[in-house]
Order: sequence, then structure tokens, then C-alpha cells
Amino acid sequence: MATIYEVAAAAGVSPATVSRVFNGVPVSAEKAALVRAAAAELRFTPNRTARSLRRKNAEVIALVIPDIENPYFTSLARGVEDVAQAAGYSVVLCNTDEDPGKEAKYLDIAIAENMAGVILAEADGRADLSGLIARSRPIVAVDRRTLFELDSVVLDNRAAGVAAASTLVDAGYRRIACITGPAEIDTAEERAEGWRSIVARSATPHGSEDYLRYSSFRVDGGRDAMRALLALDPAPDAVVATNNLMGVGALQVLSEAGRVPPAFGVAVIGDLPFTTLTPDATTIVRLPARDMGTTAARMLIERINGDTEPARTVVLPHEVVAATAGAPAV
Amino acid sequence: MATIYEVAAAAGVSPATVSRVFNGVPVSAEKAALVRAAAAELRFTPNRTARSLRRKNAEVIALVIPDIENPYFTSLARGVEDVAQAAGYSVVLCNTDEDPGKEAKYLDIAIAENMAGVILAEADGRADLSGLIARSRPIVAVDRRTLFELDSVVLDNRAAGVAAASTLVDAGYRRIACITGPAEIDTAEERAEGWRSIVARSATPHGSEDYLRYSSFRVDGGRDAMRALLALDPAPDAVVATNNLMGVGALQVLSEAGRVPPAFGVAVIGDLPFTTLTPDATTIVRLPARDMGTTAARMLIERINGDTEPARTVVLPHEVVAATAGAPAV
DNA sequence: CTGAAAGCGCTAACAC
DNA sequence: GTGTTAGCGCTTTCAG
Repeated sequence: MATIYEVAAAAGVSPATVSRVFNGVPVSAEKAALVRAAAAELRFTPNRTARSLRRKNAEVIALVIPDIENPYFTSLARGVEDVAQAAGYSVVLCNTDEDPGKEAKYLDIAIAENMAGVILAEADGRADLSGLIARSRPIVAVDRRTLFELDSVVLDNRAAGVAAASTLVDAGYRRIACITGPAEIDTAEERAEGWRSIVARSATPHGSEDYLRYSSFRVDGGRDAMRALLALDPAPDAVVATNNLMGVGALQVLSEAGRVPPAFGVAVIGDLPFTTLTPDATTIVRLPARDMGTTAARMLIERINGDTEPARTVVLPHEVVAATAGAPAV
Repeated sequence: MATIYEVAAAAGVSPATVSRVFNGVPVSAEKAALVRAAAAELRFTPNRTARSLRRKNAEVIALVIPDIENPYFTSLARGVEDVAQAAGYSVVLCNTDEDPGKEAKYLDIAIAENMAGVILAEADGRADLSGLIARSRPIVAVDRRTLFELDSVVLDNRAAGVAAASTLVDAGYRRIACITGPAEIDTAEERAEGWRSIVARSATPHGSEDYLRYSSFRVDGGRDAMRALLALDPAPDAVVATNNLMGVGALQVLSEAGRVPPAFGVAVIGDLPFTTLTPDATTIVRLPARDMGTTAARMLIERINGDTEPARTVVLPHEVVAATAGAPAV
């Protein structure tokens, strides 16, 4: 691996000049040309580790997400990757698996590696970010808020819940249930709250709290909750699933029970990206996952570049794709 | 950020001793205790950048994949992440989007950052890995082979193609088509070759090459190819999709055309992880994506730890989940 | 505009 | 077993 010293020797200049050429610091045109030629000749690539050590700042950002296998976070990652890459940053993928312990470990690594910043979708809403903050490493929260006052890119989760539940009401369903993620995840709670505000005023026969089920934000979570709901008497006639994976689980169980929409109303918050048999009768509240990633990455890079404005919160809009069929007449 | 010098001063030892404690080099019990106490007190974390510079080796591995949004690669990434994390390595995610240019850039970064190694699922089978090899950075190829003689973790793609086509033949279909990815991707070609070997002997009425369609390894690619196939006269009565996303696209088009399996035979190579309405009548050739990731990561870490055996190739088995229904009687 | 020189924080000889 | 010391490759004052 060639170093700036070898390039300097080959070009007949000092190492400092080589460094300047590679950092956009003004250098006379001739010397710059000499340096570039020598660098090309020697196949020189600046050693980023040395640069990071010296500058105390690596061109790397950490993306900390709870579930790399969820297409929602995958799209988000894709968005982050795209803008980071364009800005010359690499992204380190940190999959926490909703485990605060793993999350803490990754946050420590971000510090130890002098990473330029972190984009964080928190596992449990209790992460200790004081280490990063003390070292003034920019952080932007995405999807989920944190205990700290930080830049964040979120959705109007309550509104998404309202939208999902409303379309079901409008379609004529009467006993609308909700399956949501763990109560300590704010998105789970807020979306359920949106659902609650709608069903509260359209008086379901059964106590509506019985129709609210907490489970994991995964396919199995959706399956378990849906099965429990179906066993109720009276069973609901529709359900709001507050994330994509739970929606998949719920639809699977319903399909197994022969209660495919619109026989049973379904509204899902989040996209169902790889569905094969398109469930026309399902309402989808589309979430701009990729946009969240690109927005968060842009905000982060601004901070890295020295922006010191007060923390901003960006709320991105969802989009309702309503079902094409309503409830069957009773 | 505390440094080893501060810890050393606080503990009354030399910086070298502090370093030793943190690197498992024998140190007397008392001094070790002193060091640990001081380190905890100062909230010291070793600076990985400095360590990397000195050792010329970062505890980071690059995972270079063509499509982060494909659940197949996502599972693979998950597998890599799990074992890397357990072994103390971080993983940098490099999404090449099937673009050799981006791929080359990431490979350069792996060098510039002194990364410990790379796991590579190649974009086009032509990557220049000489830079990495010259610097003796271990590489393991995954999913797709490379031009170089490297450790690799692959599937028996031809056998997967054979299995997919055979179940369709056995189920009674007679005009079996195949939609596959770009010809320059070896997995696409090998799987199609498996299909070809089966249809060749069961004499389809139409020229079988007309029934072979190349397109992109994505949902749209599957859709386009499937539509083209359906427009043929005679149209096929079954299809092998050589990857998961193409399978999704094909099933979507078939569903829109009202030709849901088993009315039209479908065999997909790769899992359909988030299907809602379970397509019982579809044959799935399951691919061990996550295992490929864990296997590749383990092999890579062995190499990083100094293993110098000749290059190995591990072929992981697929699993056929046959459709529950055959072709409708003609 | 350019060069000399001092480190960034750590590890690894090398002495003792 | 422990301390001293010389860098890893780069950036960045500081002079000139």
C-alpha cells in the first residue's frame, strides 16, 4: 500500500502537499498534476484509518435498527445507504434485534470507531445516548423517538391509526379490533391510540379494550394475536394491524380460517411488499420508509458538516390505499 | 475520551500495561485490577481507530451484496451479522445495486479502511479482486462464484433448477417455461440449465428455448417475463421462476390473469417470506440464505485468524416444498 | 503556496 | 512481568 510519503517522493513534493491535493486545499496547478500522476502510478488510495485517527472523525455512519429482516427497515436502510454513499460515507449496519443490550454495544462501537454519526431506530425507547452526546457525535432518531432531544424523522402514527380504523368504519365493519406491538415501543402505542379514538366513538358491542392485543412486531406476533381475537365471543369482524409483519401474520391466519377480506376487514399500517396474491380488499396505510432513510441521512450529514440549529423533527406523511370492497351486508 | 495514558497515570502503571490488560496479554493480577478500576472510573474505551492503524487491521468486515431489499440477501446479511457480532466484528453493509462500479468503489473502501475481510455476492461475475488479494485480505464469495479462486459458499443451482422443473413435470404440466435473471449472473444461468435438462427430455410441443426468458432478478423482471410468456401461442401451462422476486412477479401477473396455481403450475427457487394468502399449490425450492451468511462469516473469520488452507467451496443444500395440488386434468 | 514537524491513540519490539 | 520508545499514515499548525 503506497503512502503519501512515497507519492511525495515520486512527485518531488512534500507529503503535506500530497495531503492537500487529496483534500481540496489550494495547491499550484503544476504540483497538483505531478501529485495526481504519481498517485495514479502508485495506485495510491489514502488510508482512511490514519485519516480518521488524525481527524478524530471517520467517514462512516452507524445505522442502528431493530430488525434487518423487516422490509420496512430494509427500505429505510436503502435510503440511508443511497445518500450516505453519495456523500462519501460508508454505513455500518447494526441489527439490534430489539435487544437493548446489543444496541448499547453498537452505540459503544460507534464511539470507539469515531464514527461520524448515528441514525437510530430505537429498540425500547430507553437508550442511553449520553456517551455519544458528550462526544458531540450527531444522532438522528428515525421511526421512533428517544428520551433525548434530537433531530428526528417520524410518522404521524396516531393519524395512521386513525386512517386505518376509519376506512374500516367507513366500509361498514362494526367490531374492529387492533393488534399492535409491544407497549414500550411508542409507534405501537401511538398507532393503537389512533385506532382507539375511532372505535371509542363508534361504540363497539364488546368492550373495545378486549379487542386490543399487544404482541411482537413480527409475523408470529400477528398470527398469535389474530388467533386470540378470532377465539373471542363475539369475535371482531375487522382488524387494524399496526405494522407490516403483523399484518402478514393476521392475513395468514384469516386466510387459513377462510375469512379472507372483505369477509373480514383488514387494514394494515405499512407496506406489504412481496405479496403474491394481491389482497384488493385490504386497506394499506403506506409508510414512506425509504424517504425516512434519505431524510434522516441528509439531516445527519448536515449535522456532521457543522449545522448547530436546535433539534428538528420532521414528520413524513403516510398514504392511504383503501380497500376496493367494503363489508359484506349483514 | 480517555486514553491509555490517562488510565495508566490513574492506575500508576505504564501505557503498555494498560494495553496489555485490554489485549489479554499476561499481566500481574494486582496491576490488572488497578488498570481495570481506573479504566472503569474514567469510562475508558479503547480507540479502535488507533488500534486499527497500528495493527493494520480493523475489526470490521464488509458485506457486499447486490440488493439489500431482496429478503434473500437480507437473511444472508442477518446470518453474517450474527456471527460477526459474536466474534467481535462489525459489518459494513455495501449495497451495490447490481452495479459493478459501485461494487468496485466499495472494494476500494474495504482496502482503504483496512477492513479485516470481505464477504462478496458479486454483481456481474467480473469483479477485480486483485487489490484485496495483493494485500492478502481474506474474501469469501457467497451465492455467486468469482473469477478468482476463493473460499465460497454456494448452492447447487443446477440441482435446484432440476428440482423445480421436475415437480412440475411430476404434477402433470406439459409446457413448462422458465424465467430467469441476467445471463451474466451464474446463478441465473445454472438454474435455467437445470430446468432445460428436464424439459429437454420431456419434449414440450413448443421449442423450449422460446419458453426461456431472461429478465432482471426483481419483481418487475418476473412480471415482464411472465406477461411475455402468457402472450405466446401456445402459452406454457407452468413456469419455473429462478429467484424469489421473479416468483412474486410471476404470481402477481398470473393472479391478475385469473390463472392462480394449480390452474397454472408455478415453482419458485427461493423463499416467499411475506406471502399473505398462502399459495399451497406453488412449489417452493427453499434456499438456506441465513445459513449461507453464517457459514461464510465463519469461514471468513477463520481466514482472518490465519487459516491458510487451500480455498474451499461449501455447497449448501436446498429443500423442496412441493405443491399440494397437481395440474388440472386436461 | 509550500515544507518541516508534531502528534492523533495505540501496539509491539526491545530492554530490563 | 513491566516500562520505554518508536512508529502506523495522515492532517495541520507554524514558518517561510
